[in-house]
Amino acid sequence: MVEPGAAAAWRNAAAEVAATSDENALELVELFFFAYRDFVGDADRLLGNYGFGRAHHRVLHFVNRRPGLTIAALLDILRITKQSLNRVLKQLLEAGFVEARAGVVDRRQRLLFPTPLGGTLARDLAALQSARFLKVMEELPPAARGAASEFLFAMIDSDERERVRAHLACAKAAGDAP
Amino acid sequence: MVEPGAAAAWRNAAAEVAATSDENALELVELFFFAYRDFVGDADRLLGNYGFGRAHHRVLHFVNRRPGLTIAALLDILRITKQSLNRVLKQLLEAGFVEARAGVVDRRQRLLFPTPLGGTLARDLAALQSARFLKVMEELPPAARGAASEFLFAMIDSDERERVRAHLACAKAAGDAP
DNA sequence: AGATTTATGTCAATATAGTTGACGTAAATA
DNA sequence: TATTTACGTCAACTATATTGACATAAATCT
Repeated sequence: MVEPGAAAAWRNAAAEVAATSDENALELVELFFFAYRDFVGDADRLLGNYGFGRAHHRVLHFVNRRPGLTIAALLDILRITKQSLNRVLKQLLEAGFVEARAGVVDRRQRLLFPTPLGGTLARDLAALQSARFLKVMEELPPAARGAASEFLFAMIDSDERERVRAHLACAKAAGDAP
Repeated sequence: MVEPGAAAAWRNAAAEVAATSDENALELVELFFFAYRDFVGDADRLLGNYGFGRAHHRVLHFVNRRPGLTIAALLDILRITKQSLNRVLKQLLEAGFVEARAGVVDRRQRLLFPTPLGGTLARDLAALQSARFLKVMEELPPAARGAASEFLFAMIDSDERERVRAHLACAKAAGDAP
């Protein structure tokens, strides 16, 4: 039980709360809060340089990850109203970080693409957040690494998982080509 | 590779993104976003019944988990300004969900406690969010359960982990007594 | 061809949650 | 006594979201 070193110490603390009791579930609730709090903080400084906020970040991120995304698909991902999306999207379009082209099969749709400028910012932001995950994966014992992503996937509403999985597959395919 | 069943399918998908490459870190970023999006959604309906929002939830949660919390400690946890805290805290005080007592050792401090009413709501809200974790833990292979909390802990800023660990220990102690 | 639905844009009002800045007060401390 | 600390408060502002109503062009149905 008494291992030396801070890393071992917090690992003990973490393992201690892993059991499936109510009390320990509560501790996971708090860990999730703190983890997300720090996670989203990473990108904020960089965004401030461009006069953008987190809402712009989310839009830019998903447009960059899934070029050709429609408005409807983006609304579905973000779970906000079109009026709310429109404000930040308009700013991203006007500032030249995102561009919209009429859909080829359905010309009512506006397909969203990152501009080179937008792609660069999206990658810079993504690098910040990826860095946290890469560091975490290094810190974690190899056996726990797959578990982390299984855990996150299981945290998603069960009726949403298929959609998320499709999104990830689509983003991966988009990332392979260019 | 070809296992039957949806559970096996998404487990494969999750395991696939677990490697420590940049591309896969990006997928973890998105999984984290989706997981948190669904996680915070759970409590919103219940909060609406009381005319409260997420800000109230966070305050009530931490006051309930750590009775006798000072304003300064709460500000440190939430990372917001005192003006922003004051608005929601005042509402919780006036509505009788939280009460403040002058500190005994330092009478400038206001120690925050949940009222019976506040404690009940806090537990109802916590039950909703705990339920998600308990369900996830059931879905996950036992070996992955400890890994989930290790992962969340590792996602916290390293210079914040000691504080969070102290907070968890304190909350646990507070939860044991009553 | 005409009617309807769909995808999207937009105007307006409002709510919630946060910010910065300035100032006040009571209690602890040097 | 002077200063610092813990907290409260007024004001103006920003960011992000909401609901509701209405507009338009393109696709689709009958």
